[in-house]
Amino acid sequence: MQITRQTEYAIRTMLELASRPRGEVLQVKIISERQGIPVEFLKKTVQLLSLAGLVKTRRGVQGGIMLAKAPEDVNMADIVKAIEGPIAFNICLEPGYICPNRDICPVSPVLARAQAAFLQELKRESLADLVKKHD
Amino acid sequence: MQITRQTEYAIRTMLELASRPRGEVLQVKIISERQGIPVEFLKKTVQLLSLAGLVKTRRGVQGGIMLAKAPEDVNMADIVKAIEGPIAFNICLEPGYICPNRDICPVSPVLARAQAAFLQELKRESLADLVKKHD
DNA sequence: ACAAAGTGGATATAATATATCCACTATAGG
DNA sequence: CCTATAGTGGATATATTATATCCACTTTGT
Ligand code: SF4
Ligand code: SF4
Repeated sequence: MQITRQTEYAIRTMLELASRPRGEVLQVKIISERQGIPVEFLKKTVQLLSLAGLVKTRRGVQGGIMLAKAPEDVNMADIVKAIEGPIAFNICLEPGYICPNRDICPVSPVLARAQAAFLQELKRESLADLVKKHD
Repeated sequence: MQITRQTEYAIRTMLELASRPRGEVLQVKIISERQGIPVEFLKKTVQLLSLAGLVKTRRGVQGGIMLAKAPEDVNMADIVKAIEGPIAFNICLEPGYICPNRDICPVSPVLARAQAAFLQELKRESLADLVKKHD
């Protein structure tokens, strides 16, 4: 019932990027130092963000990463999902899982609603909102 | 980012109890059979429910467990908390944990709000509500 | 006395989260 | 072209947590 450490790393990374002039490239190593995140682990994390289309990367000398979208167009739910995959507060809410008592089970819908409420709160917060608060 | 299996066991156990005439004692073994839950594991789960004051237990012959309160007075959040302890969607929301950047961190409040939204949805659903839907 | 049923501690097993290692590929710049 | 740099990707290690089992004990109705 907790976001993973990696998810927070991802959020802080996105914040770090968003606090910079648009289009600026930042090296993963620099982010790891500034945020106190193990660099090798952060690399993996960035790959997930990249796969989700939240950051663009550039290899080689002068490389690094940058936001793929404007901070206004990225919300917290996007980032959490990028790292944790589809959110499912219970096994039966995972895509593809079929529970035999699904039809008669009163628990599943309640969890689904609670989960929706959670996600909606995250969706309401854009990266830009967060950066603003930070200042 | 998921409730544990044990938490669902607890919820289903409470539902099982609530679907009975008030005050009736049910044996853990029976519940485990009817719900397909490993009995030894369910015993531990019941102890947590008991500790949280959600069920009353009686030992020995003709013993078993029963609801400690009316189904109307128990909500889903109560049960989840009974098993998982205080809910904290991130480490900094755990009671007692102090994060050095807490004061300037814009992430923490967002997660706190999302968590509150989640809990509120669970609070809105009483055990009685769920049993009703089941029928 | 005896069997039933919850209590509690110890342990085993599996799954997941976190972290590290290292070989590889792409790229800017000399 | 060479080289240092920086992301890519696979394999592995370690720690933590979730799930499950074992068993000795206590309580209690008959
Ligand atoms: S029993 Fe209900 S809550 Fe549990 S997995 Fe099946 S549908 Fe979901
Ligand atoms: S950095 Fe922010 S979100 Fe992360 S633990 Fe500290 S307060 Fe919480």
